[in-house]
Order: sequence, then C-alpha cells, then structure tokens
Amino acid sequence: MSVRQSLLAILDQAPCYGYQLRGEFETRTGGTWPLNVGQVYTTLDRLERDGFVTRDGADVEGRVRYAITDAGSSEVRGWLAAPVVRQQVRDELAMKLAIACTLPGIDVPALIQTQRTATLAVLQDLTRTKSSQAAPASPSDLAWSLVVESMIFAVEAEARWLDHAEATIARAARSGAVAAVEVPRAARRIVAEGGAR
Amino acid sequence: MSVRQSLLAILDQAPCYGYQLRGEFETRTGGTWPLNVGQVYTTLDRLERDGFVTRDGADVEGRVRYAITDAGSSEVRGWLAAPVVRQQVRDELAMKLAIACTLPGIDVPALIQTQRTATLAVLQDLTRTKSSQAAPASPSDLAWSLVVESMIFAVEAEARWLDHAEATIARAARSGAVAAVEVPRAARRIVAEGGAR
DNA sequence: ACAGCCATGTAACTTGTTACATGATTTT
DNA sequence: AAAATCATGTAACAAGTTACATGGCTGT
Repeated sequence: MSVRQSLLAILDQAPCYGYQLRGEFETRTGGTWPLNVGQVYTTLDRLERDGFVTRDGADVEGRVRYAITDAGSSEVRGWLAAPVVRQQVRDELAMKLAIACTLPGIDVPALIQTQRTATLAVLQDLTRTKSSQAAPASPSDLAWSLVVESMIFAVEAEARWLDHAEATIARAARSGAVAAVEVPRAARRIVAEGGAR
Repeated sequence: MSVRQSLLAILDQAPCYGYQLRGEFETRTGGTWPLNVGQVYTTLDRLERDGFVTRDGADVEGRVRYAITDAGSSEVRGWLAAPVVRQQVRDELAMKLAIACTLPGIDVPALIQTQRTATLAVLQDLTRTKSSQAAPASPSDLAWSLVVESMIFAVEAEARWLDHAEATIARAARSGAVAAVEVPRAARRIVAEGGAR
C-alpha cells in the first residue's frame, strides 16, 4: 500500500510521466529502495482504474503524462493526516519462533542463536553503512538517513527481542509448562497419530 | 511467506485436514493471529501445486487429509535452519515520513506527533494486554507471550525512531540542507485547506 | 425447525514484483 | 556501429485475504 500512496503523493505535487515517477520516488527515498519501472506503470494503471489519476494527454516530448484527480488529492490528504497503524502484522520471525517452540525435536536455542548471528550481522552492516554517511546535506541524504535509521532501530529491536524471547522460553521450560525444548522421543509419534484438537 | 511455511511445518509433524490446520496454527501462535479457513485451503492448493504436500486420501471421518512430501520436509528443514533475513523491507512508516519530508507544505513535526500519539496508544494497549497475562502456563500461552512481546519491542522501536527522526529532521532543517520544514506561507495554506484532520 | 459449528472449497481481489518486448534517443 | 539509457508497456506470478456457496451434523 505504500508504494502506491507514495507515487500518488508525488503526483499530487505535479503531473509526471511514468519514468519520471520512478526517479522522483528513488531520490525522495534516498535511493534506499530501488523501484522497478514496470511497477510504476502497473501501479499507475491501478490508480487510474480507481479514479485517482488520469492520463493528462502528452508531454511536450510526447511522453504520457499522468495527473492526479480530486479523489486522488483527497486520498493523499487522508494518507498524510492519518497515522500508520500496523494492525495484526504477521511478523515472520515471531511466527517462526512461536511455531518452532511447538515442534518437537527443534533445538530452539540454536535457532535463536543462528538468528541472532544473522541479525547482528545485518545490524553491523547497517551501522557501518550509516557511519560512512556524514550529516545529511540534501533532501535525498535526509531521506536516506531516515530510512537507514529506521532499519537500524527495527533490527536492534529484533536483537533485543531475541534475548528476551530466549529468556521467556527458558523460564517456561523451567516451570515445566512447555515441552518444546526437551523433547520426549515418543512425542513425535503421538502427535503423528492423533493430530490435534 | 510465513503462513505458508508455518502450515507446512505443522504438516511435517503429522498429516492434517484443512480445518484442523487452522486450529493448529491458531493454538500454536497463541490465538494472536486469527486465520481465515479459506486461506488454509488456498495455501494447501498452492503447496500441492508446488509438490510440497499431497492429498493423502481421506480421514476415518471422511475428511480430506493432506500429507507432506519429501520435498516439503526438506523445505521445512531449510526454513528452520536458515535465519529470517528481511532484505529491503519497505517499511510503510519510514517511507511515508521520507516522502513527506520532500513534499512542500507538509507540517512534518505535526505528522510525527500524530504518529507518536497513535504509536504510544498501541504500545499502551499492548502493555496492558500483556500485563493481564501471568507467566505462560501452556505452549499456547508461551506462543502468545512471544508474539505480544515481539509486537511490544517493535512498537517501542517505532516510538524511539520517531523521536530520533524528529531530531534528525530538525538538525537537517537547521543546517539549511532541507526545505521541507520551513514552509513557504503560501504553500502551507494550500495544503491546510484540504484539512489534515 | 433453527441456530451454529464443522468442513471443504471457489472466485475474486489486493499490492508487490519481475521478466520481457519494443522502440527512440543518446553516448561512446 | 554498438552500448547504454530513456520510455512505455504487457504478461505473469507471489502471497495474503475475504466473501460466499454448499453440505453435514449437533444441540436447543
């Protein structure tokens, strides 16, 4: 939903043609998220279908110009005014760990350790990348900083959560509530025959 | 990609029928992510198409049983062994803020404030929910805790990032690199009349 | 009889995404 | 002349998601 909205927001500033939109998007996001041109055109088709943009005839150079409609403008205003609410996000890692805890024979601490290594590597990579950039000196630099920082914060949170989750799981295992860690050999068979309720 | 993998991982434990899979998924994730039954069947179709599961004849009760294939098992092993790597995630909020900074006439601090309010509300909601749950006493409770905690960590990171981003933007504005914040009076009116509610 | 859950499915749709075809223009 | 970039598109697919149709069965 966000590429779509971003392109619309850019079109709200001025009519553009497709190829130009990609450039605008990429500079405005600091080149952090390369965007396939094809996606611009498919997105424009869908925006046109939904009545948010119209083909505004042709450019001086003969390029196909798209312009925003009133409905489109109002959509942009709504987007900017309303906060992003991530309802019920199915976080891939959380889901994986939750599921893994219910599977017999899975070495969950090892899984966490593997993940931690990977996560910390990403974090280190991001921090190194970040430190190679000085203070933002252009709008594009600012966008780049914002995006990279958001990634850093998210990855840091992931790392912290991994530690926390490890402790939570260990505690649950100690209190005997959960069988996930020490696996009875037989459990595998039991699950196989009955399945679950 | 994660619902699909989770269902496959469950099937790796025992053959199941569709409706049962939903139940398994929901209990194994602590009921945090309700899953439409229809999605189970579409996912099963796709898994079958990809050769990861087969229809294993019928149940004692006449229900359609699905079983994992060797390819499916190997897929599950791969999934569990490999860390989750979120490459190039297009974070909706980061994108929105980055774009917003490049739009003339947008009151970015206000946007951030609105977002912060919403984010903190979500956070408070999550913490309240969390505190109503004591120590996990069952596998389902553990899953629930893990998921809720992951959400809390993510939302906290979002809140922290908002503060950080605010500072970054202010610094960029002070250093004169970016025009986004000080808005030409005229532009402001144009945007304002549309009404950010 | 009716409500409600169990159970299987299908059709339709969303956004995101890539790979490719096709030319025009520009650069080397 | 060849290579690269500009520019517009199409076809196809992924995964997620919902709404609906269709029965069977159970409890009130």
